[in-house]
Amino acid sequence: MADIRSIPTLDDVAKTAGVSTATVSRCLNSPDRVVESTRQRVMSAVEKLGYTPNFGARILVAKRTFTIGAIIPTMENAIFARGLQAFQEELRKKGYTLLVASSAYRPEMEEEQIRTLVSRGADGLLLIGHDRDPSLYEYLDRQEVPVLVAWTYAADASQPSIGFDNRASIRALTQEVLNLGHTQIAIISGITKGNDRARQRIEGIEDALAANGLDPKSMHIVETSYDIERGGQAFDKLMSLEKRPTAVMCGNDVLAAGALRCARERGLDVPGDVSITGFDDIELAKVVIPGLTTVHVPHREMGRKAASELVKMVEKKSVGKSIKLQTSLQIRESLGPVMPQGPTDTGTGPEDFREDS
Amino acid sequence: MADIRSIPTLDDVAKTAGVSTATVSRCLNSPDRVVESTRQRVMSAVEKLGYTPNFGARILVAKRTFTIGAIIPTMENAIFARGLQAFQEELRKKGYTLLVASSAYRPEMEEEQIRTLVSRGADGLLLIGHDRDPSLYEYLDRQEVPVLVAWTYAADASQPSIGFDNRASIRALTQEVLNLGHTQIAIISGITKGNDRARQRIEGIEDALAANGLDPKSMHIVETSYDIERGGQAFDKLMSLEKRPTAVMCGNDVLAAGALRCARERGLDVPGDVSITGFDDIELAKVVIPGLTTVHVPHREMGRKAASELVKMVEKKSVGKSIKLQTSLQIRESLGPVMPQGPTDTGTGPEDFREDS
DNA sequence: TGGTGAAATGCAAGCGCTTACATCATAACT
DNA sequence: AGTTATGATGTAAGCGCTTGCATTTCACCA
Repeated sequence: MADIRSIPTLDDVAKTAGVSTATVSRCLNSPDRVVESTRQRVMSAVEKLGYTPNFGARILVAKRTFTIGAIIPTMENAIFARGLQAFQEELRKKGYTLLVASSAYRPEMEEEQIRTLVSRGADGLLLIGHDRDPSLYEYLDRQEVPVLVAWTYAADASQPSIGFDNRASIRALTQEVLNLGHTQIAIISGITKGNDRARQRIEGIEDALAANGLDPKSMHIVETSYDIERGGQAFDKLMSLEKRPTAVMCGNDVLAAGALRCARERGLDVPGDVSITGFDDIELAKVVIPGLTTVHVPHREMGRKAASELVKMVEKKSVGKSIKLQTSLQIRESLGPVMPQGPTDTGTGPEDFREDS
Repeated sequence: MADIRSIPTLDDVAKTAGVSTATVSRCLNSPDRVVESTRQRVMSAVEKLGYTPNFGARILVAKRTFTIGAIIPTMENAIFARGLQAFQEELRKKGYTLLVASSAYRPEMEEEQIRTLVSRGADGLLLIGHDRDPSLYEYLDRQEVPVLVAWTYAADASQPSIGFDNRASIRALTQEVLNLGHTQIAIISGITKGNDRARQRIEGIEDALAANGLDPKSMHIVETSYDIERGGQAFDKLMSLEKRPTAVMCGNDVLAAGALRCARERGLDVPGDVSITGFDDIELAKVVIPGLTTVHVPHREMGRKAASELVKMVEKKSVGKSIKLQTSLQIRESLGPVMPQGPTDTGTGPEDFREDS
């Protein structure tokens, strides 16, 4: 009996209970394979010693860690935080724990994080978006780590994904904007490099324009990082153009909130002078004045379903199917009809200018 | 040479490089103990085979997982998300990975999560607030898992903590409110059970009242969960009182944002009819109209410093010192002087009534 | 050229657990 | 009562890695 205070092992429990280690192990892992009386003896020994199985030893044998890794761009954006929260809750229900890392939207950083989580023994990985060096997928494949891509949906991609159709969603919103008479539309987009969602959102807007006989290339696009301040700056830039857009569609709600604030600072009425739209429908969209017209995305549902699908993949109950979620338009006050007498000048041929800042 | 595609082990690398496993291990862990030529041979074998050390085996021996656990109430509140983000970034720099769980503000859930993370081999734990069953601390002590408490500062507590003085911070804010002539103050607090921060914030307000010769017990306190909707409902309740408060101080910015929205819906002018304050200074506080007067908390700094202190503790370079951070008042438009002709009636003796819903 | 010490490498013993297989006890048959 | 199934428990072989100690190598010196 080692009385020197130290972490007890299976062996200690076995000794105090007067059984073999195998029996203790069975008590813990498949209690029905052990008879009631011994089980009680063992359990009270466990209790008495305050025994907790050694994780390393367990996974060394089990070849599983019951740990799932998630790498998201940042927890600071409410959409990821919320999705991750739901993801974690669902994981917990299934007996898994969440390992988290963030990439700050930087591909090299993400790659490093992927390798770290894999070497940490993650049984499966949740990644955001498809855009990624193919060699990374090969690596993951070799390591036999299942991957689920979230926040986007692409049935034809090599990896299973769960999410929504970014392109179609914003196209629907754009149609709404166009129906209100807007023809001068500008975009404040997130950085598109390594971000398929951002690109798809731009494409969706272009789709709508084309479908309505407008030149998709006529839009002014400002690319900036997802940040309230940056959104404001981008908006300011757009409003300083000679030909002001009558509607500014933003890549997400955070950018839109920045735009809204800037509009207010410039004394511009929204939607009187200019309409503003967002994407995501986070809390911010409801709190802001005027309320933000945006695309509602079921983040919680996505997190939850991502967890169950990924766990299924890890447990080989699924080879990974792609799941498409529905989005819906959330029309609020920030979108209104175009005002003919607005500050917009009447130029008909907006320049073909795309800025990649 | 096992050509059957499977995850390579140290042994495989040793064989292909023609050395012993010990040498390979040394190449990976202390490269300077191996001569250049063999190291190259080994490294190219590692490369060729795509070898990644087995996590379980490594930690079984090392008795360390280089993993830190954090249990926070929820990632949905931006303050935790932001702090956690900084925490994770700093951890990564030091070679640690973050294991995350959330308790949804529920003590039993938190306890379960603590045990889970410990059994998952977390080398150290970040917990929010001190309020916790002492047996849990004993357990952690027995398991030899260092714990750092965050989001609060208490030099005299049994556990080291990093954070700010909730009580003094809000007391300063309250003084500001009192200076503007308010005497009828109400509080919308978070649930205080198991939440020392929430309690301290109430106490801080009471301190200020007492210091200014007002009866601390005169305040109407509504307790509700941290949620925009709930904040609105609580505010609504307060505004329906016969003796309306002229200032409503909220436990955090989320509650305050709800209050603000409700005020708007009721057609109440803020701060003309009623002043509203928050706590945390999250993004929301800047975006809302009118801008929210609140207490600025350095969440990122807290996350960062928590990470370095906790790592020090894990590496036994510190026994855990408490760190106090400074907060500052962030005065914005939602706080204004009390208007004598406001809707507040002139009753002088507010009822001694405290509600714990 | 033989001797020496330091540096490089190999050997092998675990780390704490799970599990296939062997053994033993018990209850249920003929 | 003797023989079997059947279930409960024990034995011991790893899982893949690190590391103390033993052995080998080699540069350097007398």
